[in-house]
Amino acid sequence: MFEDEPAVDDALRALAEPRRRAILRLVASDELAAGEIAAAFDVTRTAISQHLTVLKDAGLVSERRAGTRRFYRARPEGLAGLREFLDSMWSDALDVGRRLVEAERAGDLPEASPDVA
Amino acid sequence: MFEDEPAVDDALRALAEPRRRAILRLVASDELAAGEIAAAFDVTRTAISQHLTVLKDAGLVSERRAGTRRFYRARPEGLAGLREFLDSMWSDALDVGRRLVEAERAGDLPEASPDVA
DNA sequence: TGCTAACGTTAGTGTCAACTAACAAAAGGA
DNA sequence: TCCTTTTGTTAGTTGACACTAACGTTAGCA
Repeated sequence: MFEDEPAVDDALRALAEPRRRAILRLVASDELAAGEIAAAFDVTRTAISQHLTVLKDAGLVSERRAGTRRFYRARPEGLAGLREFLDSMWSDALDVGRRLVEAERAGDLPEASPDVA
Repeated sequence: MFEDEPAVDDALRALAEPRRRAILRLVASDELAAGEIAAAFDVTRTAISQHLTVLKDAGLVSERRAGTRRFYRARPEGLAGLREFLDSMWSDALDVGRRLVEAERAGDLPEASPDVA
C-alpha cells in the first residue's frame, strides 16, 4: 500500500549511517582498497568491511578484485533511484504549495479534510 | 573531517524508516491532521505521533495548529539539503567515471570487472 | 464546572544493527 | 612448503529505536 522499491529502501538505510556516507565520499573521488578505506577511520577493519558489504548490497559501490585486494568505487547508478524518489516527493510538495496559494487567494482555507486512502 | 551538516543527517535518518516515508508521501499531496494520518496505518496513534515528531524535528514537515487538532504538511525546503547532498555525491561519482574512460582510452585498465551483487 | 475529543508525553519492552575479537580464506614471495 | 599480506566471516555484546499502554494537556461545548 505504501511501500517503495527495495532499492530505495536499501539505499536510504545504507546512507542513514554517517560512517557509510563518509566511506562513500571517500570512494566517490577515488577508487580505494578496503585497507586504505579502513585506515581513514578509527574503527576496526571488520567494521569497515561490514559497511562495505552493506554499501555493495545497496548498489552504492562496485567491487573490483585484484589479487588479494579489493577495490571499491562509488556507483552513480546507485544514487539514481534515490534522486527519483526525492524528486517525486519534491514536486508533490511543491504542488501542495501552489495549491495553497490558490486557496488562499480564493479566501477558502478553513481546514483541509480530504479523505485518506 | 568527514561529517556533514546535521540537517542532512537528521533528514536521512528520518527517511530511513519506511513508515515515515509513507507518512511523508501522505502529507506531500495533502495537509492532514494527526488522527487522519494515524487512521491510515495499523499502528497506534502514539507511534504515528512519535514519527511526526521525528519528521518535524528533521524539518521535513510543518505543523499547523487549529483548536485541538494539528495539521501536518510536507516541507519542500526540508528536502533541499538532501538534494544538494545527493547531487554533490552524484557529480563526484560521475567525475570518477569520466576519469576511468580516459584511462581506458589510454589502454591502462587491465582488469575492470565491476560486478554489482 | 464537568465532560469529551484530539494530541502529545513518558515508561517500559523487544528487536535490530554497529561494533570488537577471534577465526578462516586466498594470493604471492622466500 | 612456510610465512606474510589483505580481506571476509562468525559469535557475542551493547546501544539505538520502533512500538504499546497509561497518563497528561489543551480546546471546545453544555
